[in-house]
Amino acid sequence: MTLRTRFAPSPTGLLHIGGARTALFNYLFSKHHGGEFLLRIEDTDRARSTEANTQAILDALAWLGIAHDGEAVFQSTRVARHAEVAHQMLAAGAAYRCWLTPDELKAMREATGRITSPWRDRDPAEAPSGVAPAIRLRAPREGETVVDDLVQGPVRVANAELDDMIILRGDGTPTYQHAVVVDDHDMGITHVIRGDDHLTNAFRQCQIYDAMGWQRPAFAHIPLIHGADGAKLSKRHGAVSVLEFRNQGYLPEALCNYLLRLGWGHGDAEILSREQAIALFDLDGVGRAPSRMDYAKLTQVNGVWLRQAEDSALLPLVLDVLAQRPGLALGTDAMHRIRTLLPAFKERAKTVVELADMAMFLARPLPLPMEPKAASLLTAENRLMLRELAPALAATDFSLAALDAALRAYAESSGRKLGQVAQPLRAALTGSTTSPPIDATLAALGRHEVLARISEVSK
RNA sequence: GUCCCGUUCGUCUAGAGGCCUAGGACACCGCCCUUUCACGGCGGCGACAGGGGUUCGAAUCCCCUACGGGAUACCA
Repeated sequence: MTLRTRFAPSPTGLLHIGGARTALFNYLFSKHHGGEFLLRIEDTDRARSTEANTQAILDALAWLGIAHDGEAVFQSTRVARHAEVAHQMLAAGAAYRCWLTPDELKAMREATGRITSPWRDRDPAEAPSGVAPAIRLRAPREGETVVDDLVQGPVRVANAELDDMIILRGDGTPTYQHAVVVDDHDMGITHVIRGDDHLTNAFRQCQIYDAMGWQRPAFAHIPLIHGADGAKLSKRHGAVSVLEFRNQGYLPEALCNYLLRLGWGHGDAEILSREQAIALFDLDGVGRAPSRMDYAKLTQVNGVWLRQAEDSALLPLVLDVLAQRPGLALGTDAMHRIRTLLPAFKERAKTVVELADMAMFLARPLPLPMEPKAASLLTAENRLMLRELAPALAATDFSLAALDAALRAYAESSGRKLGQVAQPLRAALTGSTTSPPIDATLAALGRHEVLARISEVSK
């Protein structure tokens, strides 16, 4: 039998990093074992599900490189099947009709504190008129239900703790628990890997599998991701949506790498490619405690991936970011300069956005905006120095070696340290006190632009 | 309330009774490299939630407490 996992998001919101990690674990687990990874959109909550969210989730998964096998299943197309199974259970005596209205149930709940199936012995024959009955599972009352969880170990609960859950509502629509079981069964899911907020749901779902005589899948409930403050992840924790991370300049490889290491350990390397992840990932490395989101670590991992990235892959990302910034001249000259300096920026930046920040000076029309620290370097004396230096630079062929030699020669002849020459020059050229090495910066800008920038500040 | 799950440096983790003087990574702090910034190198800071057992020996096994999370819906 083919090992098969699934990711089952409900399109009531965007894909957040918790969901992304669940998807990733399902994906890696199935690929590690040579199985399949399926996608099911749980869109039965018609009021809150939107097509835009569905598309956003699909986009986010595609961006992360988590590809599902086969066509995505939309749960809303399967309600007839859910009802069919419920009626099979009814016919087999594994379920029964319940005519209590939601209001009556609420009153009972308030009266008793909890409901332990008091309606068990009610017979459908005494059906009150005007009430559409719900269908409830005839759950076992004695013994216990045990879930052999691949992460949590065996988890057991006394059946007396569980009531007869509703599987089909009065209006004929399935409840979540029921729809999930029917779909997972029909899709041939062998391993259900999901957030541990579903752990207690597993008890109930197992009861449905058992009632239908279906084989239960293996379960693996993974701990949730919490915000940096330890509280459950929510909007107020800043970036939580996957697409938001993309906008903030994170690479999908890095986000996946970080998410993989969050809650999973193997005692070795931190930086893992997709191939390595597939080769190494298994459920025994998944921890049982919730983990906190650490943006600093994510950023560091992203920096590593950025350095490893191909220039050709990075360039369009950087240009996309720059294209959204006003006041830049993104002509062929600027693009050429950016491409030239990209390897140097890559070394320094942690995100694509940072990289774009660094590259911005290459596309700026004169006069350059000056950072305060840079401006303070452009003293009268230093401006004089730059005017003196310009001809020496202009005399070179603007190769790295020649520029370096010219700078060193000038520093020596003028009795300055290299830094005393390079920093004011950097300020004049970039408007900043930090940039790639000065010779590379000079070469990237080119003779004409270098002279223009020097004369601009030494006017 | 009841049930279920969890708890190793600030964070992610290694650790399956002696290899633990508890290892690594990120962050932080020094130093080195250096024309700036980064990268890199070296070093530092820093944890077994608490209490009882079991054992010659416990981060590892058991119990209790505390704290955190989840579930108790005709929500998903």
